[in-house]
Amino acid sequence: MPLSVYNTLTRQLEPFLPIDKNLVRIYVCGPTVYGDSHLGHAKSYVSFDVIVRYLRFIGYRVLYVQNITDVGHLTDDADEGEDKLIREARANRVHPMEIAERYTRSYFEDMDALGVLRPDISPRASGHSTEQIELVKELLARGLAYEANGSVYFDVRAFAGYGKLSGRTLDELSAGVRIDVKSEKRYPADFALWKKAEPGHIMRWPSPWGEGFPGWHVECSAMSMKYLGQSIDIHGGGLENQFPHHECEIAQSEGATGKPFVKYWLHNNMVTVDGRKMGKSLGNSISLKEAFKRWSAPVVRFFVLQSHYRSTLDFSEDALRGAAKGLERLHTTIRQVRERLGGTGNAAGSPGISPAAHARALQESTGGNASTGAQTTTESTAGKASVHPNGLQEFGRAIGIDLDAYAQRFRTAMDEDFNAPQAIAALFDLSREVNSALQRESSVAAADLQALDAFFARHAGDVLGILPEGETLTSGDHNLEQELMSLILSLRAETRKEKLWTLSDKIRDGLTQLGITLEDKKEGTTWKRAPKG
RNA sequence: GGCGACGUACCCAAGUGGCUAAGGGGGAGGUCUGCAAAACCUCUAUGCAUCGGUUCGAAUCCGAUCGUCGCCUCCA
Repeated sequence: MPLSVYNTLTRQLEPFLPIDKNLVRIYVCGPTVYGDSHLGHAKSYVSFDVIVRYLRFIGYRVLYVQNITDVGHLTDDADEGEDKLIREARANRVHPMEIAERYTRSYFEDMDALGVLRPDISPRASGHSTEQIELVKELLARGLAYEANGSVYFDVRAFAGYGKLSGRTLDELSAGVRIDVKSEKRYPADFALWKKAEPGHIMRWPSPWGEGFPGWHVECSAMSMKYLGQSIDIHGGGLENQFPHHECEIAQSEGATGKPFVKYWLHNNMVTVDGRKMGKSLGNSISLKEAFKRWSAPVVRFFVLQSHYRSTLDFSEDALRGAAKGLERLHTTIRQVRERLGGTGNAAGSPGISPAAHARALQESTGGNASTGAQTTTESTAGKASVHPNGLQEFGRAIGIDLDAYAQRFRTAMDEDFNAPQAIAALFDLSREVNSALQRESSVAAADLQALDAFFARHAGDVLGILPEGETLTSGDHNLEQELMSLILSLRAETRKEKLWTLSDKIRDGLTQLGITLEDKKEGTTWKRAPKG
């Protein structure tokens, strides 16, 4: 079953066929780095992370570009508007680029914690003024823009396709636009490509029209075309960017090249708090750094993936707590498989986020749909797993469980516009079957365990990025902590042997206080760190 | 005002024409266990905002009503 994606441009689900058979060019609007990232950023970038991971999983080579907006945007519509970064810089009495740098690092820090793979290229808007100026010049040369008093505006009436993404007409737009008495614009819906820098404006670049700075939308057009070419496969971003940002990008790009800018427009929905959009200006935004104090980053990631990227996701304490429990349930199964596999606790190699795991040979499919490149087996996929002729891995059966049926279910879900919630549901069902089987079977063939481990490594790990990681230390790891724990556990085992329940319970309660959970099982006692949330 | 979404159990959330309405959390009962935890088993929406309509058949399509939200201004 081929991959289908919901294209905002056509408002329907379409088969995904990239321009180049095996290569997917994707551009996602990045953050404006004037503040810490919040849960909304997590939803957006985790969503696109999984989209990119899945495209790689089914065999595509993916080139992923995501900008860093460090030039800032105007806070207001008109000329009096003050650059966000500059306002922030003035408040803190530092250079705007210092602010931008600080929050750029903060952004990547948060994204790394969330297991979001770094984009292949993260271009800064401030470093691409030349490209942006060139684009503006081209638009002027083509008669789609005009200069007014040191600024340049896009003439929307000269571009026939304006409004095709957001479904608006110029009449509707001009009706909604505020009347600006002092406007230099010829038409209310025209938008700035280049703005003249007023005295005191710190971020400025020389241009053919005098000193100034790029307009609101040019950066994405310029950088997308520079690194991915004039026509790309996917352009992603938050729903709120559909208009005007993306609409303007189309106008600028297609106006300048005469070619289609983007084949598939993908938009993720918003995070809400108590049913309302989370936003800085609304004063209800929750920064990721705050959130991570309360819930671990993997829990936040998992929470995001439990709803579809095109649905709103309502944030609440209860919902996060539920997600934490659910993720723990999945992790318990995976850890159990690993422990049975050899007690290393890390049988899948570097779990979760391993870019190396994505290195795989590209191979043409016979059916003309390029979604079936061959994949190299990672170390974790030894054992029973093998590579299927069509390129997707086979897992066979393990302890009576039809892993291929689960793999199929997982892929069917993801093939339908990246339905991660359904894919996760399949993992939960598998998890129950595995728990059940492991409980039943005291000895399981290593090959079966390896197949299970490989299955989780590929699907929960490579695609969804929700495998348990090093920080969740368990009885499998070796270090001083481990040594001490085994000492405590052996002492406690003696108290239990002597039926000194009060004492053994005291030990367990004490460890609970320290954030360590004990589990007394038939085979012995295991321990783990209690998860956050 | 214009444009566009959404309303599924106590909570989160899939499903968009056809088997018994996914999955997670919570709750109830049970198995295991010294107890607890984890795990497993059973139960927890004759109904998908409401009312009409189309259809052999609708949570899913159409219309109306009520409610919530988003975009139209920087915003993931």
